[in-house]
Amino acid sequence: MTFSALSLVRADDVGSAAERAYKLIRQAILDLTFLPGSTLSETALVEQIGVSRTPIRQALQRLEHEQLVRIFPQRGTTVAPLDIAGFREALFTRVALEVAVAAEAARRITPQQCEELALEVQAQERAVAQGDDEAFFRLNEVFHRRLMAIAGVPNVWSAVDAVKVHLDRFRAGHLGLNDHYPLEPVVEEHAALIETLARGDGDAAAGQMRAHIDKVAPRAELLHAQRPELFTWPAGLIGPTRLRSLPNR
Amino acid sequence: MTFSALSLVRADDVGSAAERAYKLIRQAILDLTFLPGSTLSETALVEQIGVSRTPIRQALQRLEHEQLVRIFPQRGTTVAPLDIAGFREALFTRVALEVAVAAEAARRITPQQCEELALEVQAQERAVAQGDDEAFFRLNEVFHRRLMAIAGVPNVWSAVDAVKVHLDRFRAGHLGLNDHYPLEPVVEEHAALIETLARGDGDAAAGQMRAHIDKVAPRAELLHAQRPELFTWPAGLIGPTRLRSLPNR
DNA sequence: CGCTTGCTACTTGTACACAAGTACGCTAGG
DNA sequence: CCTAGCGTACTTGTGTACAAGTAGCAAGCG
Repeated sequence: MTFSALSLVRADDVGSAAERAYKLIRQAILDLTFLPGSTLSETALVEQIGVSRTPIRQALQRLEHEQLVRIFPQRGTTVAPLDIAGFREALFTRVALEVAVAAEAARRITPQQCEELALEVQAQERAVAQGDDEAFFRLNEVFHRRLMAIAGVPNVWSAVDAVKVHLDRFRAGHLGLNDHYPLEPVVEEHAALIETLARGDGDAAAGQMRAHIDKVAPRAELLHAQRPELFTWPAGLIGPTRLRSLPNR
Repeated sequence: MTFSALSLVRADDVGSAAERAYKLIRQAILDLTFLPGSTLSETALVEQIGVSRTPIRQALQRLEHEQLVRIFPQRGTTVAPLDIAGFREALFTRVALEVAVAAEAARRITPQQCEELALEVQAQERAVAQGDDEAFFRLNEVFHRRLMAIAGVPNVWSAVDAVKVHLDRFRAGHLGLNDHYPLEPVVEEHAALIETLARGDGDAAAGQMRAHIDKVAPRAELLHAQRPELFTWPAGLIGPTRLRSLPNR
């Protein structure tokens, strides 16, 4: 009876109630089940997820620190609208980190690790050939995480993950449109990167990684042109501006 | 009667109770008032800060996401010990971001912005000349933040701030020792960086910034050698390993 | 003497009641 | 018809009682 609006959940009952609520709400925001700009009612989430307000509130506070929701005390909580400037800064951050990782990985990588990466790219090819985009994005994430492990800085992923959410929402926004993003070049770039890493050419690997990730840059303006309603607060709903009265008057 | 152990607080009564609790506990962890490895009792914090458990818990959860504390359900909460690997990864992250910012700032900076930066460096010189280290570190932070604003990515600072805490605790650990870190070279490097930025030489600015920040790298092993007790859980106290029974038996 | 077992005093996790403050609609008056 | 003012029904913030689980100790058994 619960989870009515939040479907397709894997392992509903692991972790604390707060952890479950966090993952459910976060996923719903990421795949645009909860539309940017819409209001999130704590009491409604209580009924949907089936826990009390305390873990719901923990989840919302955590999401606010990720800038996925905005909490207006005594007024309401909304899903943060998409933001082009935020996208650009998130992309800048991710590029800077992944480029540095690629350069360092080129210095440290071993032949055995090269073979392991090649196997992963083969798995990516299969996923793309089967049209399983979701599987590819999971494998893509594994690939980039492994690069960080090879570079000796596995926990840098958490910094990437913190900004990646602001890129992923743009990808989800494109999903409903019919401009399918071709994934074959992405896999090819992975393969090319591995060869450069194997040669130990850090500068070239850094350049390739930069071009590889920067490819998603045009998505921001593209989505803004096609679905501008995702970038603003709906009229009449709560937002950052005070609608009626000024305080203390 | 409150704030007994947490002194030197500026503006105790701004923001929500949760925000106050967060800043107080965080500062105490950063300046090693709360020693790494020690246990944090929620009820004790309630008495020290003067709010109920709810905002205290909000603060602790937030600190756990920053990896400054570790929460062991039904066992206790501890201040995270210092960690050399964590220091290295935090430094890697900060260098990657600041280097990218320096390169971008070199492309975008205007002559007027150069003059503003020069004025800030003069303020840094005065602080160092007066031996006011605390003021210098505040100005240093302002300087690096302004560079990000010039590069057009002001919010990248939040990513830097997320990892900077793990560098700052090492600085605080050195504070009690008598190996005073000379600050004059830091100011000189700032001045040299401005000139390179004014020339628009992005590659050189990136290199200077890398050298500038990487200077703190030796601190990790140095502090580990001098104060190893900050890097482990005190014997007998709660820690990540189960001391007695295995669960479900 | 060594081991098991139960008790006790803690810990964090959750639910709920209440407090403080805001937005919106109704109503009365001009 | 328009506007000012108030009241109601929401919102989030906080305090607190209780639930679930753990560590340590002490008593009792083999």
